[in-house]
Amino acid sequence: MKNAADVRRLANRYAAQLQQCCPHNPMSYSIARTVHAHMIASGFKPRGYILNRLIDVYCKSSDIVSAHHLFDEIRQPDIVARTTLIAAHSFAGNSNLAREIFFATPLGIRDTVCYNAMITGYSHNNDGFGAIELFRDLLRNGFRPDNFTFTSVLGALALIVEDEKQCQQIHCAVVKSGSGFVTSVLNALLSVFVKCASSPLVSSSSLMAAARKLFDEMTQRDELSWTTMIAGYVRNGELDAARQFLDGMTEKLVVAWNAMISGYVHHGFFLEALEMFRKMYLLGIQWDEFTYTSVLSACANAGFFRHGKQVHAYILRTEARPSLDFLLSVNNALATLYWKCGKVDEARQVFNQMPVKDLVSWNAILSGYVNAGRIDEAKSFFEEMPERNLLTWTVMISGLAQNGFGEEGLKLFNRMKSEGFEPCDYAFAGAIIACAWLAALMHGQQLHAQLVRLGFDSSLSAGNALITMYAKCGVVEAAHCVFLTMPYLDSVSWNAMIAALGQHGHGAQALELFELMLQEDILPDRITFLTVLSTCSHAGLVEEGHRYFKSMSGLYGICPGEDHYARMIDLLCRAGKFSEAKDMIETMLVEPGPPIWEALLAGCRIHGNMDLGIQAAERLFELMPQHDGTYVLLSNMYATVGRWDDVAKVRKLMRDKGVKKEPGCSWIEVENKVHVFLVDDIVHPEVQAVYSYLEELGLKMRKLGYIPDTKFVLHDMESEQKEYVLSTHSEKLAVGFGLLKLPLGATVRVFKNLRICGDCHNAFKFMSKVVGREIVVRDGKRFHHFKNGECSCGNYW
DNA sequence: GTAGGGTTAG
Repeated sequence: MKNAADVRRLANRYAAQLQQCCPHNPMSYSIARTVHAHMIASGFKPRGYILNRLIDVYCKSSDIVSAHHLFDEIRQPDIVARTTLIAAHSFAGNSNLAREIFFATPLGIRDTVCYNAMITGYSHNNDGFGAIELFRDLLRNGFRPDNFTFTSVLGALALIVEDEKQCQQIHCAVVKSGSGFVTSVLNALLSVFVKCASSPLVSSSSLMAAARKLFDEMTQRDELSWTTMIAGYVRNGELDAARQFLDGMTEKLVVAWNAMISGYVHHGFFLEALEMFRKMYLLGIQWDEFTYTSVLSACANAGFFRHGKQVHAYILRTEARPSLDFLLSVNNALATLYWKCGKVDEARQVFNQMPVKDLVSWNAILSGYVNAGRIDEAKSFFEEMPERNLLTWTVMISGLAQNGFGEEGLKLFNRMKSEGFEPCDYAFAGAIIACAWLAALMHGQQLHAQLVRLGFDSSLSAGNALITMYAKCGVVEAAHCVFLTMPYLDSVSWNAMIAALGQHGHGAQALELFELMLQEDILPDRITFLTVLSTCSHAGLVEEGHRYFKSMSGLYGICPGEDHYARMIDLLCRAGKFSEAKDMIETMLVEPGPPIWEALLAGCRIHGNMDLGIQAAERLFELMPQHDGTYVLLSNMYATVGRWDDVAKVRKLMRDKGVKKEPGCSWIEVENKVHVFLVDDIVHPEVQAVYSYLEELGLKMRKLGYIPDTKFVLHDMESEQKEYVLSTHSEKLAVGFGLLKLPLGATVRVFKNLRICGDCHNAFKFMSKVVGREIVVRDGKRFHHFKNGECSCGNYW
């Protein structure tokens, strides 16, 4: 046991040590941790100044969790401890926690400072009206507002101000309050003008001019005044004006440079951002953590991996390392750099070494796993997360949806709601894409209805997802309807709509839409060209394909990637132009990989070009020996010409290498329920009725001239047996079920995981004529609309 | 003044 003198001596020592902690001391956080650990070990109970100091250092080092923990241990925290934590939570965006502490504080011990902290909290949470309400409460209770109060109230007003008139009224009120000469208050007033200028409803140039006038009239300007102006120009997209402002400054302020760099990054001028970063070095302006985070972000978004890595190396070398090393923002930017450049494991390493992590850090790693398609790791990481926000959920939902886990995606969407998160439009987009994968049209329609009810119907992300969903569910008209009614369109919307038309066999309309996109001055990107080339290929438009392919690099400066070449090879081979295709493979600038050989092989199969097909298959066996598609295509090719020995060889090769063919299955939605059929299905409860219905239908079809085409049966067997095998294909069963169960005359929409079989394709043409109904089949590649004996693909698929 | 999301093709 220690006596009172010992305790006093200890207290003095701790107080002195904690006094060394200040914002400029990079060791503050580790000093505080060490001192704290010592207190615990010696049984010392911190109180008063020492306690508040500890809380303060933890807060300033972004370790609010430790700060809050300490706070909870105090029986009656004083107003300083309360205010520190309110401010920290406010700053970190945890306005709920800030409010909890504030409203638990008795009126008797409140002061202006704690009101100020809470008003800022509301502002940080984008709740301008809440902030103003609290300001009224402060006045009602007789507290005197100070300059800090005015500053934070102005911050809140900046969120809700609507037009120039209101800005001028606020200006008058500031002058009347007597604080019209205080720099910090005027800076806040500047930001009211500047933020209002970025509202789409006002004339930004006029408000920026008013801001400029205010700035020119200020007798004293500080870093923030300059930065606010530069940031204002940046926000309003006037990058050149911002740059002029910056270049006109005599003093070289880091903050101002940072604002400019972040503006460049935000508007996608990554090279300019890097250039400024270099220039700072030459001018001797010290980089700070904001410079680093912005530049790392530029590298991440532009994919400048090597530059980013150099910056990381520099951070590790520099004398500033101890402080930068544990800075949350820098580490988050680093983790983001790595995952966006496809290096999840490196991102994870950064994450593991971070002394303090926040939701941003966790979300970054989650995005990394999702983006890399490492869904299992993403799932377990998601479950490990100490807390989640809206973003976490949307990343995980769309990650599942994108990677083919549609059902799990939808389940997670529901779980998100049950855990109290109101889905935003991005979350809806994820769930809608899940429906697209599942071809769950009714579910997708229900989500669409909810979207309209919640007022998200003008959302770009949700709209784009809806276009895709309707297109993938086979209702291209509905997709078009969404496209036409969206208030804003971006290149993604155009790409999605062009792709939808192309997949459904409306090649001419797809290209028309593409031309319209160009007329509207929307710049096509690499995805647009992928879509356009696919469309040309589906529609057999060789000339057009060539022309668009040339214009891609010639007119739009987009360097064709392997996937673009693959589309061209596809286009040429389908049209039977094998020598042109070979020429292209030999002269292209990228090394031909799997997509190229797959396109070649598929084309060879259609035209029975055995020699070239075998060459392509051999390359594919080398490059991806475990891929089932190659074996299937090759054995298909042999089967078509009756080389059953070779078919057997391929099958044996497949067995020896342990490659399994993905089983074919088809599904159809009837009365909001998805019914799945496998080949020769015996599992579905009503399959017997389907078999007899199909048999009956078969007789009528034969009368119109349908003959089962047995060359699509890959095994060598008696022809009667072959006909039986054909009649049990999963797509036939699903279509038969649809014809039996759906209301008379309704379009039958069936989905298949693999490509449609040639005999089924032929059979559905006859079927559509016999029953006088439209049959739509989505296979692994595209859509087929069978109507009155014809298919929209023109038998070219 | 700084860091993290979604939609398109295959």
